[in-house]
Amino acid sequence: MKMDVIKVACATCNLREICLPIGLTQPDLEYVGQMVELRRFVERGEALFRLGDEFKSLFVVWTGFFKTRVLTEGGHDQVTGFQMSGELLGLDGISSDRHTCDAVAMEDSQACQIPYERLEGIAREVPGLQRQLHKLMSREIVRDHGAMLSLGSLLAEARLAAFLLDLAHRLQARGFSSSSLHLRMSREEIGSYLGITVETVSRTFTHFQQAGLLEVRQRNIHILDEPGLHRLLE
Amino acid sequence: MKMDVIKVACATCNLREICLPIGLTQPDLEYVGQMVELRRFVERGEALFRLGDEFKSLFVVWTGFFKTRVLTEGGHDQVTGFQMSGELLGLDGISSDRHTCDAVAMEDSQACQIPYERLEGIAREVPGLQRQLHKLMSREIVRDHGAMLSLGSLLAEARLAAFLLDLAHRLQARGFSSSSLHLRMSREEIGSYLGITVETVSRTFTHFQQAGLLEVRQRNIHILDEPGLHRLLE
DNA sequence: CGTTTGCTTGACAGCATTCAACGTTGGTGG
DNA sequence: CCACCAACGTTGAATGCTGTCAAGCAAACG
Repeated sequence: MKMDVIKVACATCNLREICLPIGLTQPDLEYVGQMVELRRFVERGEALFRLGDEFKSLFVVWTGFFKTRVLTEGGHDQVTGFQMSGELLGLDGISSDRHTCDAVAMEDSQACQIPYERLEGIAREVPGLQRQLHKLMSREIVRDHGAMLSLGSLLAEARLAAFLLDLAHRLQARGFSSSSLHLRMSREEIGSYLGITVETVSRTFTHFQQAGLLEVRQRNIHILDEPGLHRLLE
Repeated sequence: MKMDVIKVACATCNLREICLPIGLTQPDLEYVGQMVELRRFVERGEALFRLGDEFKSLFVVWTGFFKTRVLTEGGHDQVTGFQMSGELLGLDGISSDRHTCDAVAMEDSQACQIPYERLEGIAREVPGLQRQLHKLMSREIVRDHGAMLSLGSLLAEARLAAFLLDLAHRLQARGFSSSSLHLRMSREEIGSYLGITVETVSRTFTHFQQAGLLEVRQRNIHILDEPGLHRLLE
């Protein structure tokens, strides 16, 4: 495993408006920078942490793309999320001091490593950071509730539509086009996340294309009719 | 809506070993008690908070039983969890200052109301409380991942088995029998939580009974073969 | 005691899975 | 450069789990 490290300063990071320190004053930003121990390089396919690993740090995606997955006793597994720049990884570990899922890089990536005990200390000194940490944990909970709703009460078409709209929305927040997106994950990973099989994912993409909602070329998706996708959620 | 209030002291509460202040020293316990503003009575069927309500406080179930549910734009809804004594409600509201789900009492209940800003302040002064708050938020995330796994990759029988085992486990942690449980929720609510219909819930209960795994008398469930239920998860 | 609500059971239809075959892409080595 | 291979993706046919619709029963309530 490749594991170079470099020094990090939140105050000059181009993610500071989307990341943990969002909304902090300049002096606080300077101070809070010390929470980041290092920035880890993770090659495609490598894990940032694995189920059962001791929990010591949270991570923020700096560049690249990750997925998290959980495992059943019976050998089933399921993708529980995809994380892009500025998003937090590792919150699952706080509850039991061990990670309860794998976090795997889907392309060569970099993540800021934030020792949890250090973060706790700084959060006690900087209320704005404490608030933002809680907001991000809460957002994760809200996101998971949305996923549960999707898994529990939507048909395959609606799940995929909701997935694509969510992805487009998050990419847009990062300055990318919201209508043209490149999927970093395979059909199998999409299916795992949505609780459907690869075949159904593939068929549904074909349906969407035939209905004029999308243009699909391998992993490049062009959204032609966003309102049409939205209507599928009703 | 009935809304009596009474004064609360964590230091003498019989839930202190299961609730937010778990693990605190006696002096900390005394101090932390001030985080609780009041204890709210909520009648069966009433909501502690609703989707869209302004977020001001977290709640801890003191007596009784709650469910949370989210709503889609299209009118679907889904139960996202059942909460019993010592469990936290309202974490969803932190991220956007508004609640994103309903919390409804399933029987006459009482919940300690903890103003979030006050909690933030005390958590900065008492590291043990800060740690425990984070642990509870993390536990909620892990719980939700488990629910996603269940919804996404298990058959109806396995979902119901996992649900019953989880319930039995939590009741055991509160000093109740782990083999004999009284369900506070309807078949419909179970189905909503598990992403299956009432009819399937009912049929599955019948199957379990015929297989000698359970004895079912209305909402009273007697678990006859716990290992057998566990095997369904493989 | 009648009404309402919740629960169970049956028959049938449908969406998604499973199993299988085939096409495409990208990397490797001859 | 091309053959080959492995991984990924698409499509088809058949099976099956679960949903839907409908009826009947039990329990709770006023």
